[in-house]
Amino acid sequence: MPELPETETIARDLDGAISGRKIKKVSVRKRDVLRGVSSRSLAKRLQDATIVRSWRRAKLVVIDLDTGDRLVVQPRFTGALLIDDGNFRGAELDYSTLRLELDDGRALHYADVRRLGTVALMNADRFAEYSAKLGIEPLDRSFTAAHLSAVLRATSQPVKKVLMEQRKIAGIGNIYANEALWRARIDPSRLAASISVEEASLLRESIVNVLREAIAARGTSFRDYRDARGERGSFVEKLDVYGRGGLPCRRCGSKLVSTHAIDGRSTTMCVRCQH
DNA sequence: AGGGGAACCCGTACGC
DNA sequence: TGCGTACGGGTTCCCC
Repeated sequence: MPELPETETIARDLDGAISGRKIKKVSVRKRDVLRGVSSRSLAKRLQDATIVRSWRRAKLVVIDLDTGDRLVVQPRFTGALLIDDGNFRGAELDYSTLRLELDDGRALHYADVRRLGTVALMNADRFAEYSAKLGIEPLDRSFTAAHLSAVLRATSQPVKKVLMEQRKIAGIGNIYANEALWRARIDPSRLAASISVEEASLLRESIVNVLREAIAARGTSFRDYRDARGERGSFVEKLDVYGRGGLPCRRCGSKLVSTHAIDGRSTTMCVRCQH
């Protein structure tokens, strides 16, 4: 499930691998992943466009084209951007929904088993409008303790839910929300407005550190996530709480508890360490 | 306005 | 064993 670190890994890989390449041919195999653009229009606007760069915003991979259009990919759970340089042999491309043939013989695929992921093509204005609705990037300098504290105070929701709200803070999903709260020793069910400035400062640090460490490990492959080469990220070995319900807390040894009661999503925490 | 709930999709897990 | 069904999961959209 690509969150910020996984999406960042994909975008960096693509940036190094396909910048400067021209798109020679576009094939849409499953049109239901497309948003706001028809197969025909997508093919027309991508044909002969040159890829300028690839980068990340929130949990989106953004591929800038020399035409001014941006290809905006949201992998959700099972989506993957895969570069086929002729080495894929097995089932890697079974779930390809979109194939962009490049001028050097390679092809960029958007593959997605469950197809809850989406692919959109936006012009500059449309992208600006869309991006403006997303919250602050947690790895930006402007994501200060004061900023986080203000976000938390302005809502009546539990803190964990707020961390995952893309309109408030962009890029954090269930895995990293769980991890950051454990690191900051904060109970995920606590009302965000009750978090003190000191706690917000520690939480900000925990968020930034866990995201940076996960990027360094090329992300968390809990189930489906694969990078642009089809490989897994190794941060799953470093997770302290997510997926570790019933196992001992790495800090105090007491048994970690899993619940769905907070936001309908699976939350794992240490009831002894997190208050 | 802000929050709750449905829809999107299909592999996997589970029940009969 | 084989079939049918419920479930999960992030975001968007609709409705209250």
